[in-house]
Amino acid sequence: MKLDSQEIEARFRRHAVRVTRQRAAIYAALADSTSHPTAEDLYRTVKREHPMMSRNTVYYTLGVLRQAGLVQEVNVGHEVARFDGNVTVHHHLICLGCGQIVDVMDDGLNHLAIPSRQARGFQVLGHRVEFHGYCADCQQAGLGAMEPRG
Amino acid sequence: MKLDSQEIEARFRRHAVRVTRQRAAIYAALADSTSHPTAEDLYRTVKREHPMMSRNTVYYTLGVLRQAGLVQEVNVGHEVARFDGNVTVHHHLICLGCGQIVDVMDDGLNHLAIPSRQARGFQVLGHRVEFHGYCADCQQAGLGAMEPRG
DNA sequence: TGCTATGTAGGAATGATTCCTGTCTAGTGA
DNA sequence: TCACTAGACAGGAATCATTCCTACATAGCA
Repeated sequence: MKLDSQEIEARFRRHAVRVTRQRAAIYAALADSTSHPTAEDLYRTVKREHPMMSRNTVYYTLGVLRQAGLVQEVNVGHEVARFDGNVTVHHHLICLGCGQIVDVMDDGLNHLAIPSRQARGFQVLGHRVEFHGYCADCQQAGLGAMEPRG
Repeated sequence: MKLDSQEIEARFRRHAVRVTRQRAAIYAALADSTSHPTAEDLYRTVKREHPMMSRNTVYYTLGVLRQAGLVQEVNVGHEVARFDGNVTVHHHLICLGCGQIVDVMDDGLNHLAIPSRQARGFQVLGHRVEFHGYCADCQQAGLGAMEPRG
């Protein structure tokens, strides 16, 4: 979703995040994207308007935003880290073919529990569900048409 | 669980994995461990009995075993990869304090579905659930006693 | 406007993982 | 038992996302 700079500034202040042009640009790029971009993706996008932008600043800023709760990190397998401007509780659907990640919002999935006998004194704070499969395009391309799980 | 070399050999053959001493040692170390060791952990363990063992061989072997379906890779956040000799469908409970990973087996968790309107033509093959929280020890150490989620 | 804590840029460092290459060996057929 | 060969192993180099270091710049406050 396109955010104007006023809204971005307001969110930063609400989360006690110091406002700078670089941060606003990085956050805007992330909020604007429906995919789940990597730090490198964001770096390339932001560099177009801020040629001096350093890769380092992108990593540092993502760290700050994540700690402030404005950004979520999504890790799939051992791939590079991806980021998500959607910080509401949600889950992910991941294509094993092309790697795309789709957000899944479902209240039912938000209320899973561990059988207490297995909880072993853990204080459970949250959970996330990751669905794996093949997207429509990858199925058409012949991937994933085989039997579910080898 | 302790596996004898006969059982290991049998499993390898069943999965068309060539039997070598190194592989058997790596697989035995993994099956013997209740934690979810990293490649480095396994390397150090196995090196005690096989001083010539190369780190490379551990990675290569874990790749082979994973492809054969004898081993599962568990990734938590952006930490180093961990491995699991338990290849039945199961889920994980992760301590945010000490990083320990506990297996969770529950049939209910094995039957989650995405609301079809969100599935967008995906062919879903499986899913995994990751619970996050603090283990009993970390709670006692003062971690995690605060409110769930900031 | 000036001060100072904090942010930024750029380059170096780190470290898990992968790649490369020469040597070795498990498994097979004779 | 022996020789052959595809595949496995060891060791070192390479990769590459991420983090660390440091000097300079600037947001936000007084």
